[in-house]
Formats: sequence, structure tokens, C-alpha cells
Amino acid sequence: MGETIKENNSPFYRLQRELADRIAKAHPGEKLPPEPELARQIGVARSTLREAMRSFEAQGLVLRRQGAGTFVMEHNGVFETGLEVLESLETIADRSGLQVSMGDLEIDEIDADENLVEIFHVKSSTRFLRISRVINAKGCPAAFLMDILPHGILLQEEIQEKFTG
Amino acid sequence: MGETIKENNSPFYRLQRELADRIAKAHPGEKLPPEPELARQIGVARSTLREAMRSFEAQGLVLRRQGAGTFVMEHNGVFETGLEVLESLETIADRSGLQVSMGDLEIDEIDADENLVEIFHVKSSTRFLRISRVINAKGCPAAFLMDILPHGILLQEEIQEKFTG
DNA sequence: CGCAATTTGTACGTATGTATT
DNA sequence: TAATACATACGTACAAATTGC
Repeated sequence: MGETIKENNSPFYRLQRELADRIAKAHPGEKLPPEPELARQIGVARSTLREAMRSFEAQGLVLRRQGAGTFVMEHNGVFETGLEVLESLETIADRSGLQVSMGDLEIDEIDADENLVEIFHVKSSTRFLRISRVINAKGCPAAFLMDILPHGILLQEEIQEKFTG
Repeated sequence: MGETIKENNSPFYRLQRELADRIAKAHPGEKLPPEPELARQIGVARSTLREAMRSFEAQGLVLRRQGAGTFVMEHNGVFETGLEVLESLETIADRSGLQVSMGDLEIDEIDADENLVEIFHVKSSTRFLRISRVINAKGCPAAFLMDILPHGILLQEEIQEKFTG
């Protein structure tokens, strides 16, 4: 009966371990292999890989840019300032006996509008990183938080471009 | 300032709106049609439907149980953690070792746009409180934070209904 | 209790669209 | 312009959990 136990060799579990390992070993800003190749290396379909990768993106561990690639996003410096909002929220929630959790997390890139250009003193072509998330209290959406950061803070490549240009 | 949240005309967004409509019209605890049938009704593939449904589950609007079905979880109660959230943002600055100071602070009221309607599941006429601020690190603007909170909506009645039913 | 139907979960493969380089 | 790479969408098959008989 129990001979052919269904171990955790399930593709899903192995996928997450494999991905977490590769992300952990990669340096911040490093680009992961293209999805088709990475999927082939791990031994899963690309659509399956994307399902797993989606959760990593939701955790803010990677940034996927269409046409560019998937980049490792180790939190560093100012970047955590925004996300630490969540921790402090939980601290407050514990005091008041509320249950607070983070709902939808969306990370994308935007072009600087007038306000951002004025605030950060950058050119209008500058790309910004936007982190949007919903804070749920007792299962209900209670707040919508949005952080906008200069994209260069996270990707060292663009920092160099900034200095050259 | 212009709407910096999102401008989305993609067909995927239309599917989300279709789903949001179905969920809105359903009563709390009601069971949605099976995925294959619901996908057929809307006119998309089941896998596509699931992609959209995933975000709704992440927001706590629906509960999906394998083997059982997808149930509407629309508890609409939101309470007043707003002010505490604001104070917590200042706490973050103190906690991080960075020399962080708050720059421009702007507090105003806005009408819910499509995104907020979808996130908080409220009517489009609902007013929200928006707090915008600039965080300065090392003398330079490092982040732009925006918090959007419901403006005094509280319905605990429906929460109790959930426990009774 | 077992068994089968129902329903969501997982995985794959293919094709096409869109953004980036 | 062309190649690259992620995004979207569809369809299929099977696995796993739930429900009801």
C-alpha cells in the first residue's frame, strides 16, 4: 500500500524550491534566464513556471519586465521603507486586536508624470517603480497603499546610466 | 493630479469587470457557477477565467474550495484604522536607520475610480481620503507614498449576518 | 462505509500579442 | 527593422478534494 508514497516530488513543490534557490543565489538586479529556457532547465512547462513565478513576483522577490526579462529584486536600502509599512501595520493591529494582512501586491513600472518630475527632479522619460498593495483587515480591504520609487534605486544598471548621461 | 493608479483597457480587465459584476450581484455565501460553465457564459477559456478569479480570491472577495465550488465572500465592512495607519508611516521613518524626513504632505478627498471600486467593492460615488507625501532620504526625494482609505464607512451588520448564516 | 459525480487544482502544449532591445 | 522576452488566451488531460447517494 504505502510503497508508492507520493512524496513531495510533485512538480509544483520542486518548482518552488528550484526557483527560490535560484533567486536566492542570484545577485540583486541579476537577470534570470528566459522563461522558455528556465522552464526547460527545471523540467516544467513555461505556463507552469509562470504560475510559480507569479507568486514570487507577488512577494516582491522578482520583477518581470515584458520584453526585457525577469530580474531578482533583493530588497535593499530605501526600497524597504515602503514595504515596512506592512510590518508596522501588523504591530498596530496586534495592539488593537485586529487581523491585518497584505492582499493584492502589484509591482510595475510607470513613466514619470508631471508631479513625479517635479518631486524627484528628473527627466520626464524617467521610469519609476510602483508598488501597490491592498491592506486587508479582518478579511476586508481597509487601505490601498501605493509607493513610487525611482527605478534606479533597485537596478544598478540604470544607476550607471544615470551617471553617464 | 492625474490618475496615476492604472489605465487599463485590456480584454483581461473587461473580464475582471464582468466578474466583479457577477460577484456584486450575488449574495454573500452564494455559490458561483462552476468554472467551465461560468467561462462558457462569459465567453473565455476556463484557464483565462481562473487567472482573473485568482485576483478576486486574493482580495478576499471569493472563496474557492476544491471539490466544492467558488463562493462569494462579500463582507463589506471597513473600519477606522485610517488614522493609525497614518501615524505608523511616521514610525517607519524612525525605525529605519536612514535619515528620513517627510516632504510635501497633501491630504484631500477623491471619488472612487474604477480601481478603487474594484478593490474596496463600493459604489462609484464613494468618497475616499487620500494622503500623499514625499519621503526624503539623505536630503533627496526617495519615495512617493500614497494612501487611500475609505472615508467613514462602517457596516458591522453584514459581518454579523455572516456569523448567523 | 464506500463509491461516484461534481468541482476546483495542477500541468502541459500551442498560438498570438506586445514591449524591449 | 529584426530578434528577444514576457503577456495573454485557448484547449486538453488528469489529479485531488468535496459532496451526496
